[in-house]
Amino acid sequence: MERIIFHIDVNNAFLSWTAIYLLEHGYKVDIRKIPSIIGGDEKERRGVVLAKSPIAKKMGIVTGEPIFQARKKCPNLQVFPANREWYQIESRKFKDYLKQYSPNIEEFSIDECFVDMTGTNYLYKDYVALAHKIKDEIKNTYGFTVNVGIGNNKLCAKMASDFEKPDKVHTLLKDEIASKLWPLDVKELFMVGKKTSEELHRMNINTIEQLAHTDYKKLEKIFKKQAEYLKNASWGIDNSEVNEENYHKDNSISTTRTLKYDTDNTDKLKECLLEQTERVSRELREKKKYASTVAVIFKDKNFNSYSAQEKLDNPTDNTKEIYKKVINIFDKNFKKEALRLIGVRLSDLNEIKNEQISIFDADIEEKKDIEIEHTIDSINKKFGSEVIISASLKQIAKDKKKKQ
DNA sequence: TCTGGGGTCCTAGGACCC
DNA sequence: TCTGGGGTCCTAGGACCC
Repeated sequence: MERIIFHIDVNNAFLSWTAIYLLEHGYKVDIRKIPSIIGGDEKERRGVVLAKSPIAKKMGIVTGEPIFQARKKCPNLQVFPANREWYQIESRKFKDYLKQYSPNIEEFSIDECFVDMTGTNYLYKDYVALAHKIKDEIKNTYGFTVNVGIGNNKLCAKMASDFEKPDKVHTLLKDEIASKLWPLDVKELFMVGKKTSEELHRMNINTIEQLAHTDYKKLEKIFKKQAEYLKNASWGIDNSEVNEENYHKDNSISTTRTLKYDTDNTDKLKECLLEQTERVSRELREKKKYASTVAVIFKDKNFNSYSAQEKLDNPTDNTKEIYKKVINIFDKNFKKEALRLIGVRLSDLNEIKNEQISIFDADIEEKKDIEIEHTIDSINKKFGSEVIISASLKQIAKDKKKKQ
């Protein structure tokens, strides 16, 4: 049976959601109708564009560019901060609403969903009419607009929702590949970014149609395994399933921080790593997972990134064990040049702790640690505090310093 | 006041084993 | 004295997404 997949994408999600928030709190202007952006905090050196209004877009402002650059393009630009808690609330509303139309929904990001409508045709004979109904209901109920893309697979649905914005329904069905997909530049194809499109252009492959008709061997020579994706995608082929499990895979948990000032002060950096380790290991415990690999992420003042990772002897969710490893990796790999950013990543996450040393064999100290940690977790949960860090952890950083 | 943060997946190359 | 190969595990780095 031919599948029918919807891809639903909130238009300028962060900006729309902030506009709604502001209107609900007495702000007189709808920021969707003026040159505006949602941006990071420039004083904290996180000044990039996260979302833009249609007028800002017309002025050439793009997501991800520095705000100072955006201001040059548009001197009367209004900048608003992100409100992620609010975005989560809006996201939840929108996704819960969609559940009435199909049980099979895959969250793709905070503002995008795939919905598998296959087999619902006894209810909804006309999918385009249904898509319009969904789009309009969301607009009327929640006050923000969406694009709905309809395809016979996820790739085509996703490409279709991207066609013309905002507040539109588009189809990209099997018999429309040649007319709607092929004329586009290869860089429009999902998963074809800057590097790949540059390489394709060098090969004089400019449109998706040209890509579709390029000899596979020629593609494979340059793109290896990616060639298979490129070939299939150019013909609108994608056999992946809509699956709610796809979104929350939990393959890794990470956090990074751009520092207020570049610094090579190891005490300061280790202090930051301690907070970050606390955060990621708490998230790990919340998800009832155990990590086997720990990484430290560095970015120096010239924006050169590097990272180092190591396996743990046993999977753990214990902050102290993880922090010991973090410090160990840091000491071995820090290049002693001022850093702009530092971070911690946990990966190789397992459901079950491989208990080579059972809790009964663990020494008294270790048992105490685990008890303390659970207590701290429950206090933090109760009071929403993020600052309780056991003194024994701070000691790790100090001990290490003494040894040097 | 110049350039975020959180993810996934893939690849190349080294170490090690038989 | 011509320098095997397959397999596995691990790490660093990069491409891409929102």
